[in-house]
Amino acid sequence: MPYREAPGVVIKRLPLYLRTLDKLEQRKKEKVTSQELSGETGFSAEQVRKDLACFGAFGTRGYGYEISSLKEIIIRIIGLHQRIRVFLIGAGQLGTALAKHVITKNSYVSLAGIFDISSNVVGKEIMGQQIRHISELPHLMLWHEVKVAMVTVPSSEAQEVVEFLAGNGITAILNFAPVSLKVPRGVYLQNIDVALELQSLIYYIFPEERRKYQEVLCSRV
Amino acid sequence: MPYREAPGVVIKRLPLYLRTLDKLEQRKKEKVTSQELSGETGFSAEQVRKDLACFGAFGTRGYGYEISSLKEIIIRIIGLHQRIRVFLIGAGQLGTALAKHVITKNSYVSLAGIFDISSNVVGKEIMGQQIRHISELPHLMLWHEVKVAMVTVPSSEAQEVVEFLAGNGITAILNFAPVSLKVPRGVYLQNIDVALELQSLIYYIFPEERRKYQEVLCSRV
DNA sequence: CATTGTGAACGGATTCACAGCC
DNA sequence: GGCTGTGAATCCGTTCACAATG
Repeated sequence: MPYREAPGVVIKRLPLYLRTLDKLEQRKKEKVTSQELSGETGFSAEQVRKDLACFGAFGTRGYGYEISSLKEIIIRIIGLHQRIRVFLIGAGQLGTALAKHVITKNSYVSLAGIFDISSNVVGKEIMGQQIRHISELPHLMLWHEVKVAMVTVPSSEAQEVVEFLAGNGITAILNFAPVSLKVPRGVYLQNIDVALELQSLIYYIFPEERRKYQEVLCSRV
Repeated sequence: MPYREAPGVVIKRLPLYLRTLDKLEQRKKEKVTSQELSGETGFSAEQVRKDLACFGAFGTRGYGYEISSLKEIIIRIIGLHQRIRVFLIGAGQLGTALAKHVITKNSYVSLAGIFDISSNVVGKEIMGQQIRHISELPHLMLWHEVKVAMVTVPSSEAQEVVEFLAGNGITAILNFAPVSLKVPRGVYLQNIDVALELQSLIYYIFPEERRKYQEVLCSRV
């Protein structure tokens, strides 16, 4: 099979396959079919097979996939075989909650440092980690070889913060501030914007009325 | 122009257009071009125009779009003209933080109730709202005509909770528990799964090594 | 003449259908 | 027989190019 860069949509689905395999393994299952993975994830069985086929042929015809080996392969593809260490920037309520929520045994990531700028919180502890002033970040980053950061600072400071992170060698950023940020080439930015998600949900709750309004709009033209 | 159901990807972009228009309006701007919207949002100018064209022709050729009227139209399309009231289910740390984070003056939504099951938190106050026991939800829901809920309960309880919500007339759910949930037809479910987002980010931080591993996998076949 | 609105071209992702294999 | 792997067909979203127009 020829090597081809896997499309982004496939990459976004891999972690869910991994989680599903983890779950099945905990139930002492040893094999799984694309059909079952389909049921657990909501993606179609063909899609499951096509996704996995991006990286090679891991299944056995007439049988399915060996859970433990498929799991190991996905872990390697994503890059989770070395335990990933992330920084949290912004130790407010949201940051604290997310840190506790995300850093669990099955998340394959650990928290390498928590940073803030406010003297109100610097020095306090979260999950056994001292909150440090952001100026300490550069040397800790080199020390721990951290490449990933979650950003939960106020919107007004987010741009400045991501530039600082990028300048210091962070290459992947998960941003929760509700603003559009610019990052230099080579830095991968992903936004999680709860307000936007919530708003787009609203669209679906009044289908009839919305449809009527849209028909009015369109007929005006 | 004929009426056609707008694709989901367009709907997901509308809230960002809205936020951008809000921002421009605060800067006392009165008109905007697709070019400018492109710069602010990161989407291409053609895409901005195509997206808006799903609903009608709102611009003026050679000029651009009137900000205030375009804003009103997008608000109407999404359905944000009636102030949307949402419930928060799960008053743990994450729920509390999200409530404060999301419910801001510009988010077009307000918090209609906070529910939990634990007697440790029921009765306490968040943002001026008493946390209520979940059994009180049905009559408050009818009273306030709430259709939307944010779910921040532990994974183990999430399925039960969404079934309860769906059974009581909630039609849109924003779920933060890291599990795949089943909802009845007619209920719109959106997941925000921070752990999965974080994991898919990891894929992009070691491009060289990953590429090598993928080549090995593919050549094995 | 700047900018919108839109059919046509393109590209990428999903689904289909079935060949290949255990 | 059952399930994977995959080329072909289809669908859908984005980009292109330009006609339309205030």
